[in-house]
Amino acid sequence: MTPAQRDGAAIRHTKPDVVAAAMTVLAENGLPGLSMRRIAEVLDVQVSALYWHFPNKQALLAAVSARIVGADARESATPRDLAAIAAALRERLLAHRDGAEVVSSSLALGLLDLPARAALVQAALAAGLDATAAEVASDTLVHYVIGYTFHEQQRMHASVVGAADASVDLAPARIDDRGDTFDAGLAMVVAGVRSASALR
Amino acid sequence: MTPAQRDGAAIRHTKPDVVAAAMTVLAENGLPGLSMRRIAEVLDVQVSALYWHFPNKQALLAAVSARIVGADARESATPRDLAAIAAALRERLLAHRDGAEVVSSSLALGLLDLPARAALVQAALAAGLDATAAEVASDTLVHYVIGYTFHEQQRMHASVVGAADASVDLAPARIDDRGDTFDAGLAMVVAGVRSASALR
DNA sequence: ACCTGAACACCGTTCAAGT
DNA sequence: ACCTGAACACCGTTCAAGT
Repeated sequence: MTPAQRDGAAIRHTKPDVVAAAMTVLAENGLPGLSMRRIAEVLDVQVSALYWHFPNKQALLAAVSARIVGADARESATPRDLAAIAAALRERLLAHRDGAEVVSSSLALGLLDLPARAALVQAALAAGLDATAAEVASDTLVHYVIGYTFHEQQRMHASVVGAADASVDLAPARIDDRGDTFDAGLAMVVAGVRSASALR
Repeated sequence: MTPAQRDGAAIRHTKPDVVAAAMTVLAENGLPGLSMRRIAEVLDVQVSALYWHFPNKQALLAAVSARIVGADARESATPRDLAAIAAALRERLLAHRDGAEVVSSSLALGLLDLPARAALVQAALAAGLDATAAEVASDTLVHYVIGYTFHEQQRMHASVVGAADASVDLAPARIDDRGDTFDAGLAMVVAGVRSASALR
């Protein structure tokens, strides 16, 4: 078999191929198991080959993050959409193992543009906030969603690993947690955002 | 020199010694540089010696986190304290390099009890929320503070490293950010929490 | 009770060289 | 344009053994 073929398929890869391989490894091993070596293994390639496609691991993670949060489908946003946009972001994060942590780090490093943030700004403006307040409101909502989901996903991981002491857990297990707690907290934040427009 | 002495000081260490050494390494090298080997180096000890004091790195990090968030000094909390408790938590996180990230991970793993959370619950109860709502409100506030501060500290790190693209940054730099943005967002969340008691 | 020394099984990144 | 092969400088954790 020549170096250009294998099983009838080309073995030269593209950037999207590398991202796809990374998402496979993430799904199977979680963020702690997402190593350059494992990604290379999935592609049947040497680790160093990955560095032709991406300058470093963080850049690859940023591309993975972009796939997780997706492209913005929303055309226009109204004040009523604030909670829905936030909830949709949470769904996207929950749809991928350790999604919140991956996205959180890319975001914090300034390597990721979050479509949901733009939509939230639009909704906040439509709610009557001024430009500055709308940005603050959006960041507040984004922080809430990512912080909550991060914590939620780490708990999943911890409960798989073993006995993390639930008694010191941030969100007590006695509230049955199918998103009720998330929604309740979100409602509080949204109410606060709305009150910022009422004050103006 | 005997193995029990050096420079006139004992070289056998205690748990608090290890935590102190870890905090030194954290201050000098940040979380990415906080390795067991570097901690051992500070104590002039083999890495394996650390595993007599702590079962693993996460447990050591939890002890570091507990030192960062401190003990609860507050006797009683009133509704007016909500913002102050949150702001005090942020100050503690900001006082240590990568403080928010360290605390965030310990918290998510259920290895850390957060005194500020208990104080927030008390303040929320005093504001008239029921028990469930008070816990949700506290978690919401904690998530906001940690999420915001995490992002803020990662930005510090990124700006030291080099040119993270500021144009895609979550909180735009055009708002001059000496805590104004934090306070504005916090005010929104607190307003939302208060509205939860008004509705009840 | 506290530590040494050595090993195991990993990491991210670089770089000359190949095709 | 895309990849190999080998190396460098690290990791966390374990474990028999020492004092």
